[in-house]
Amino acid sequence: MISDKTIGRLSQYRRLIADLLVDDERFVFSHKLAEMAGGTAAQVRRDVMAIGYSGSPTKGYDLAGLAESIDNFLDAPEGTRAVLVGMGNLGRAITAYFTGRRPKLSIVAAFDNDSYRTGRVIHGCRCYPVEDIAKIVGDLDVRVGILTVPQRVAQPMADMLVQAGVSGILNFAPTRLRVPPRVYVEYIDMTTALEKVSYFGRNM
Amino acid sequence: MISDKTIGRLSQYRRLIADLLVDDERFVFSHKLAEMAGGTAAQVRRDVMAIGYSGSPTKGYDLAGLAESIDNFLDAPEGTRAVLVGMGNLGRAITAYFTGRRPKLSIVAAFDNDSYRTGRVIHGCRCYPVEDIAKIVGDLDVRVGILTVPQRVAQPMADMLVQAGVSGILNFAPTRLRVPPRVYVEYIDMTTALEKVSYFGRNM
DNA sequence: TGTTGTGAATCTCTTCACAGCT
DNA sequence: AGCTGTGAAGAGATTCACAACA
Repeated sequence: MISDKTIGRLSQYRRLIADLLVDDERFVFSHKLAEMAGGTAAQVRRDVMAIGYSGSPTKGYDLAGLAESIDNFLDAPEGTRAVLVGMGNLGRAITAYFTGRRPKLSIVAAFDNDSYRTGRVIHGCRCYPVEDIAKIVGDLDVRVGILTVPQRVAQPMADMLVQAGVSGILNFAPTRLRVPPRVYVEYIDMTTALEKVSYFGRNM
Repeated sequence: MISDKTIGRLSQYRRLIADLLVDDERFVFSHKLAEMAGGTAAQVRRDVMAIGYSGSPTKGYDLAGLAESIDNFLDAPEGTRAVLVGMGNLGRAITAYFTGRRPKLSIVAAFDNDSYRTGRVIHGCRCYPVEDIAKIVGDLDVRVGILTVPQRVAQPMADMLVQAGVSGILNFAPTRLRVPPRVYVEYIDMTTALEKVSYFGRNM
């Protein structure tokens, strides 16, 4: 099995590779990629090794080939559909942020329980009442849920998403979610992140 | 020196402790806190040990005392002031999100280079043109910058913040920042986070 | 010469396990 | 009896260092 951290770095590498391709580069050495990503050359080589790709000692890694390998490794061939729950300030901003960012990963619907928001199309994404989660997640074969709700409803909304069949949740609410082991949860805790900056900015 | 991860968990613990205090609890055992935080009891004890607090074998940790110890450890006594650069969708949402969330950590100003946004007060936060960064960061003794700008301007905006004297940056733009070693940078990469969910949702 | 791929060494973080305490 | 505090062991991740290669 491949580690969490390696997956994160691969995701990073492929964006850096896309930048290099825009600049008409063809090859890249591990030390160059490492420098761009803020890591070490050995780390890059390990990560590339993990997906079974290999480069040439003289030229480095072929950019197009490596990009394709990472894509094949990270993306579902048929793409992944996500829904977002909680169309408040943060939910709307994140919907806008992800729209059109990755071809194989799209937000296909949003949910809210405020009738002022439901029934409308916000940033190209239709907003439904939360009661429709089960139906829409089922109909569209949605695999990922994004939670941008207040923390007191994070668990119940997660339960609805899990019940509806998602296999992963990206949770922006500052709460640990209780989910069955088949469901993967990634946490983005902005408050903790800011507190870390505050702390280490002062203590370094 | 205390580790990055421990700081993150301490930030989490103190919110959990606040919840327990609301429920009129007085003490907590390491295994209870661990269960709430999604970790192990040994981990909690190590983290508490790191800040030099200690509990009682019979009652566990005194909630008020532990909360105070964590506060003293994490927070600057005089509080920390932050500014946010980039008042787009995400910047506005994050300004709203942080407003009033932590007493000792507040966003005191925002910046943008779009004249439609500058000069206005958004979510209780005045928005200035980016040219004013140096002056305002200096005048208000701002220590933390939050970057919610498009990636192509993330580095120049980081440079301005560093130049102005911040000691930490919370960067939402998907780019590695080049900063002097005295400046701490924390990255929140939402695209990578979502790609991890997509990957591990499928591969577990 | 300068790179990749990788076993081995190292470093870091987590968990075990138990003495000591109440 | 059941907890905390912590030395020691263990698990994981990173880096070293070098053979193999062009």
